[in-house]
Amino acid sequence: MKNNLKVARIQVNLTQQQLAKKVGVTRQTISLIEKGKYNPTLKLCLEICYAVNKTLDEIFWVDKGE
Amino acid sequence: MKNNLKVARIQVNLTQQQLAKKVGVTRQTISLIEKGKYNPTLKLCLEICYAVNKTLDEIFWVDKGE
DNA sequence: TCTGAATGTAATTTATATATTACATTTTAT
DNA sequence: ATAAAATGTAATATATAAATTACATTCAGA
Repeated sequence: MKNNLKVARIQVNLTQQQLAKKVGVTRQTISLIEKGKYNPTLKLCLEICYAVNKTLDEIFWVDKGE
Repeated sequence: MKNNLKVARIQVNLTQQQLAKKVGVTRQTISLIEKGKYNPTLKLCLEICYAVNKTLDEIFWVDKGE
């Protein structure tokens, strides 16, 4: 479950803590998502995208098989 | 939680049943997602995208506020 | 028509995303 | 160097995605 969240988050200058607050989850959830150890829900993915100004494809898309 | 799954599924000529089998969930789960009454996980979203040959943005993106 | 396939949906159960608390490690600035 | 901030991660609890079973409704073809 790899993704580009960490880079995008840093681009908009947010700590995990700040992003977590913005999207309404805990810091741990953000940390685990960045580490690829979580399978977040669509709603959370969307809220994260809004917070870092990216689309789903830009942050969460992974090609089949990879 | 609106999305474009129903249209995309029909474009590739799959019934809910067939799509469900392809992505490894039950027909009910597909039905509820199409109806916008579910908040699927990212992994399932991705598998659905692979099955209907679309990207996350094409099927599941919704603009902030809408 | 009518018959079966496709779909909508409800109740209950099970699996897992997320919260909470807590502590350790790593970074960063002083 | 050191202290604080940021991050990684574990254990347990809670909320909810998804399964299961079941039945009703819609729709296309014979």
